[in-house]
Amino acid sequence: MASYNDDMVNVQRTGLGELIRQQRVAIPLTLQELARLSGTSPSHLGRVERSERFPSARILRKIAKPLGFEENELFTLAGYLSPQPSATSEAQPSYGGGQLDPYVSRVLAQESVETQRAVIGILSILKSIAKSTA
Amino acid sequence: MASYNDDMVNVQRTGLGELIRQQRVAIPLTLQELARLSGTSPSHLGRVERSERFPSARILRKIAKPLGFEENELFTLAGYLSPQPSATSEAQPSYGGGQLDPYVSRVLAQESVETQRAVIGILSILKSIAKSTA
DNA sequence: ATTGACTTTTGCCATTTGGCTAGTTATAAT
DNA sequence: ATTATAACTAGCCAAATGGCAAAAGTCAAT
Repeated sequence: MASYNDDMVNVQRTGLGELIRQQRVAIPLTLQELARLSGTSPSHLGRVERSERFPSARILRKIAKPLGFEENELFTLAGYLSPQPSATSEAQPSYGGGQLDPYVSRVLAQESVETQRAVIGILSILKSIAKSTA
Repeated sequence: MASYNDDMVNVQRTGLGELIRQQRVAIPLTLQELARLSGTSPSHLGRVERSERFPSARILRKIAKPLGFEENELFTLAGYLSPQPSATSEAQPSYGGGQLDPYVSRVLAQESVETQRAVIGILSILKSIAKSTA
């Protein structure tokens, strides 16, 4: 039978599980909480997170909201949907110099603006420390 | 195990297979032609069309284009995707909570992705500390 | 150290999916 | 009518999904 890397884009093989786990612990949720929220089982979700099992569309759909994902996002990451045709393509304005990692963007966006600013404040402090000890 | 009518919207039960067949014959294509075009098997497609089997997301994705469907359409019809919120249109933002402050976004975007991720990693640590000392 | 309460992982198994290979049923053409 | 030929269907089986229950880890508090 066709394994998932079959002909799908397979972002997952290189990290869908990890992404899901990151998101879950970042929220934070335990496996059973997520399982309960999504109407699935913790054991399966655990295996999904460490990439022992590949989640079906049904499972992805169920865990999307509790994790704060857009269904589309997960489907695309899983290779079930081809990369958003044109819309969504490059998320936000895509700011200046580099680009902002979508995952990072999403996580941060859930914080209050004060927290967001505090975060980059801390970052700049760390950078100045790093610089002075160089 | 959860059968597909589980908690999915299940348009299919009342006709996804039929719809696919209608579309296929309308084109017109034979089962084997469609199978070849989509890299699947005729027998399976046949069963899908007469609703003996329910197509996985992988199969839906493969047959979408040959049938002239948008992937989204089929996924929605199959109940894999919830009815298009308003038209995929709203696309981007997505983030549940709030919005990403433009200034924050701009500053962070200048950093490497590793740094970006490290930053939110630190944030999550701080949050868990805050939570535990609450 | 040990108990106790959680969280995650493993073992096991029922259910499904989907492909291959034969059958069966149309559709023509002689 | 009788073969051909093409389309569909059915039998079978390997692989994978996902849930339940029990076994490991974790970690705080005693």
